[in-house]
Amino acid sequence: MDDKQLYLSSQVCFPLYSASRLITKAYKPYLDELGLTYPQYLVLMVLWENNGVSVNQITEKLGLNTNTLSPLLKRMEKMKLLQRSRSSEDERSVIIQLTESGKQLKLKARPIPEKLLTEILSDNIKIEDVLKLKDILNELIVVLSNKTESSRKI
Amino acid sequence: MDDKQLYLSSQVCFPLYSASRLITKAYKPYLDELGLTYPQYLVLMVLWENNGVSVNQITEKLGLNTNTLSPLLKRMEKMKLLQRSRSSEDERSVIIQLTESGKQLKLKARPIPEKLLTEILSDNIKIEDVLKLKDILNELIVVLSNKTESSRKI
DNA sequence: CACGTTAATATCGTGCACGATGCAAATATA
DNA sequence: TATATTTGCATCGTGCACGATATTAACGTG
Repeated sequence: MDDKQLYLSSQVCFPLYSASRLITKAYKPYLDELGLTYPQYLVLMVLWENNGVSVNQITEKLGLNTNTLSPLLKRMEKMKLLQRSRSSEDERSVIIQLTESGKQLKLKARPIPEKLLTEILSDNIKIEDVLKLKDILNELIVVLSNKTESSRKI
Repeated sequence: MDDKQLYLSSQVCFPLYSASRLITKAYKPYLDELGLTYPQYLVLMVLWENNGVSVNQITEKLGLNTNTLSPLLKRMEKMKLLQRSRSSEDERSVIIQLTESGKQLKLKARPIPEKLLTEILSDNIKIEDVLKLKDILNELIVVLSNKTESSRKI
């Protein structure tokens, strides 16, 4: 038995970690123009699709906890992108509403995904590869999030 | 023209970001036993393969900058996993040497990749999928790191 | 050999991630 | 209806990531 398994090159996890950081870096120039970080952009995507959701609903969509989102949303409120307010039905819930400028950003953000895709596509990466990548990653997410879910129940 | 592209579900980048965090979380119970974080584990993998390399060589292997690695290596030195010393040939370089306990950890870490793989494999994710995933990610990394390289030259 | 440039690290500031903990509102249970 | 439990969110502490900047050593050019 050798220990090839401990080589960086033979792991799946390192490429995943590395690619994720590189993608965020690739987004940066476009998001800089909007004055956003990548996680802030994710929050906006949730809100553009469904304005007026609770913090809890955002945590579920993004898989982030409130200890990450609370300060992030506070910063975004300070940036006048959104407003936080207690729900009247359930005083524990905080509802996140986009401001006008938060809504406006959607127009500026619209071309970003397309631009990123063209950066990625090349001789060695075709659109089928990107779609295949997405499929496998989504399966992986299902498996791994079920894992942490079931361990929570114990 | 619609804006489906701005839906979380249609992006590749979000699954990548999400899966990366979930994988790190999956590692956590095993790394906790060794008292390591995931980036620290990555540094050790580099050193197990090539002890006595410079900080610069580690940055290249992991794609991390010195502003991330310097404090990380300091913490690892404090944990008695490695030693930092100036190179005698080039006084600018800092050479990283594993301590005995740093070397010993390799034995404890050996079974981890296997364990993680079995956690991932399931009805919907076969070994071919994992290999395919790795291949596409590595191509993606090549494309994206060339990108940032060429933009540096400008 | 002086001196400008490059290269290898380090430091600083900011923004995530996330485990642990706290707190108040809602809900369940006795 | 008291009380225990759960739920939704916030706060705190630590460790990455990373842009910007500083520092010192090596190198190149006149």
